[in-house]
Amino acid sequence: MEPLLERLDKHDYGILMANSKQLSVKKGDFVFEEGSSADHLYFIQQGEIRVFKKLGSNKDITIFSRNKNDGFGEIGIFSGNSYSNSAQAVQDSKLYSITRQEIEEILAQNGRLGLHFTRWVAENLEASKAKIRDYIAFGSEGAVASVFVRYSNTCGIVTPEGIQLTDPIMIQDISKHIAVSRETVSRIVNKWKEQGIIDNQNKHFILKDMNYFRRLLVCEQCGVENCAI
Amino acid sequence: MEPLLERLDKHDYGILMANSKQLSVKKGDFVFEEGSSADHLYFIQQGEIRVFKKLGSNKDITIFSRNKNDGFGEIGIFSGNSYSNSAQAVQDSKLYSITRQEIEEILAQNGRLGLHFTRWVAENLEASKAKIRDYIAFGSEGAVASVFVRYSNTCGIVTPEGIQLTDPIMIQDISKHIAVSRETVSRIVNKWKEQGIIDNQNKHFILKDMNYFRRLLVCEQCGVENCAI
DNA sequence: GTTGAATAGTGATAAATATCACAGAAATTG
DNA sequence: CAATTTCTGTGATATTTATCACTATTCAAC
Repeated sequence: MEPLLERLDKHDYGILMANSKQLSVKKGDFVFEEGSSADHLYFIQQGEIRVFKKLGSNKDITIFSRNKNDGFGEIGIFSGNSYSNSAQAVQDSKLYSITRQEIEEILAQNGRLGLHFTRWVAENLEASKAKIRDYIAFGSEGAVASVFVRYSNTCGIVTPEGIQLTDPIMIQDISKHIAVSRETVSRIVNKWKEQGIIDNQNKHFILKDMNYFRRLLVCEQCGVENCAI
Repeated sequence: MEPLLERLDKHDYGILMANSKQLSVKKGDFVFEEGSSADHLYFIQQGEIRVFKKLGSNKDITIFSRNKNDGFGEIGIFSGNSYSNSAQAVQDSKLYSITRQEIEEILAQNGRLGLHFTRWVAENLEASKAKIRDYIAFGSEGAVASVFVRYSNTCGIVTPEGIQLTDPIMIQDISKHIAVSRETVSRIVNKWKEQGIIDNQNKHFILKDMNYFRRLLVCEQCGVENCAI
């Protein structure tokens, strides 16, 4: 899925930036927390932000993680008065923020820009629904496969041995995307390693048999175009 | 969640309708099917449409069902080139359709209308993410409770005995919303009946103890404002 | 490099849920 | 209203997944 800011032409990009303030956050800092008033939409100039929902008792699920040139805060800004999830910096990040009032005024004035926003949110909606399908229809293995496929679409590069994932991935991260226990994810991943479907050096994964995943998830019969993490 | 068309003022509503064509569908008819080219966005004048995703082997999950004055087809129109799900009439329905090109032109011209669309999609995205949370965090019981809460928000009326759901609901319907087996849903619902938490006469349910559901789903600590089916 | 903190792997067990195979109720249809 | 068809309930069983308790490995900081 294309990051929000990369969809825009210079003019529209300029309008957004002209009305935004820059801020920096350190790794681990919260940009906003669940329940707080939804006042700003954010853009990522540099870094990575994880948006997640708490589940009580030290657990949480990842709603999505967003990277350079993407935005976040749309759940909140466009869907109610308060954020229903929390946003935390995965790495030191540079952000721009724009107030709810300003972005609403800009979008009301500029339909073309608004259409990009509608598409951006709609693609995320499609991805969210597809994630439910994968998890529900094909059990934990399907869920883990789904995460790998989504990573391959966002940070995969083709190599002779297979799709190399450029971002470091921990078993725990996968677990939080799909709320399958860490132990179960670990067992599934190791089984696939033995079968030669994937390989890894610690956090660096290579997907050696994408067809295995596509068959498992019956991708041919699935029209989803936005299968992103 | 407010149906799309009810958010619009007369002027904007008029623009949409002036560019739409009316069509009627019979109960059971498909409006579009998964994989087909995403050419139209639809509005419901009368009736009910279920949007669902096939899971192979006669199974499917409900993505959402939409009623009078709402729209559907946004996953497809705004998120890619083909529909990634199917839409089927639950009852005989009267619809309006507008082509992709026309709605895009209208939204590009009319930012205020576009902002309503962005909000509409964003609210659905929030609801989708919240559904994942309920299902994942609180098991099958949480999932079923979540469906009842969502129904109560869309078709519940307050009575002395509790929240009466005006739409008829089958165990099977619940099962398809959350992809928990029909038998498991049946067992959960019957347990709650014994405990006096809900009651029903066939398809007509009354939620006698909403607090039970709210506690189960820890609603107080959840900022989601769009908990709709 | 050593050390302490994160992260991952693994066996045993418990819990949740699906599946299967029917019987019984309710709804629909001619 | 009789006959189908659709929907629901229920026991038995199998499967999946979580949880617990612990060891091993990797990472990060001094």
